[in-house]
Amino acid sequence: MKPAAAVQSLSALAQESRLAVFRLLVKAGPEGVAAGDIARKLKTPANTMSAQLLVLSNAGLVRARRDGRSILYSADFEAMSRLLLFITEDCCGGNAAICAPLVSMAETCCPPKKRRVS
Amino acid sequence: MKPAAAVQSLSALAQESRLAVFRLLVKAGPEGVAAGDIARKLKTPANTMSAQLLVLSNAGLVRARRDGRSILYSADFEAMSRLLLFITEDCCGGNAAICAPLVSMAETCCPPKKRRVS
DNA sequence: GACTCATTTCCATACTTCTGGAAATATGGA
DNA sequence: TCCATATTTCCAGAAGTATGGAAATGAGTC
Repeated sequence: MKPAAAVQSLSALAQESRLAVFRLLVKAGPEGVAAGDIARKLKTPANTMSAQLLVLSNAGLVRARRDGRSILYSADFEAMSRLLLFITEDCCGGNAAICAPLVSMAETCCPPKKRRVS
Repeated sequence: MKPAAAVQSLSALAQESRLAVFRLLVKAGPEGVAAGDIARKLKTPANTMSAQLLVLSNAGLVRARRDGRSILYSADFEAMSRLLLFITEDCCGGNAAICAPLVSMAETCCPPKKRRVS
């Protein structure tokens, strides 16, 4: 990932209502949510929301697909993890204790089931 | 973590040179790097860099401590992971396959050693 | 085609952030 | 005290972002 792309993604998330949109989509999962539903849920005019969704979309954090009259937006989980990885790159420098909180993050997110042991 | 705090952190990172500073500090580890060294490394005037460091510091992403004439800045790893956790909250909705990339992120960062199995 | 609903595009205003020159402050050493 | 080094504060012009009204586009239904 290039720094400029990371900055674009971070800028997209660096705004209260866009961050709320993204988190909503993260929770909603791969099916996605219609633009209008998002706007209603966040009490934002449709055109303003459309602009926000465009920003997230240009940043590659969300995807859009048409479904009848609606347009469904969904989070791009891979893009999200590429971004997080870029930010935290080489965070340990060999000392795993430093970033233990990150590991617990992953575990909170996905409780270890199929994890491999060493 | 409150949304406003997350937005402040993301805004702090949403700029090319501040993101570079933060990643540099993440790599540098807990000892930190002097403000002037950061400025030289990133070819930025000292006063501009000072403003950037203030933004990161206000966002809680870095800490500053004086050491003689220098001020050493270091990444706050816990703050970083709180932020990542907030962004990705409830990302799986029960389906761990969705956020597998996040798990591999944690593993890239900290190869599994003391992990618990289920 | 005529109508309705869903979403986007256009545009202008208000607001915020970025940047670095100059000057101020803080620390340590002679 | 005087000096050099390290960093910050003040300031202001340039650039970028946010917001929503009005109009336009696109899709389904009759």
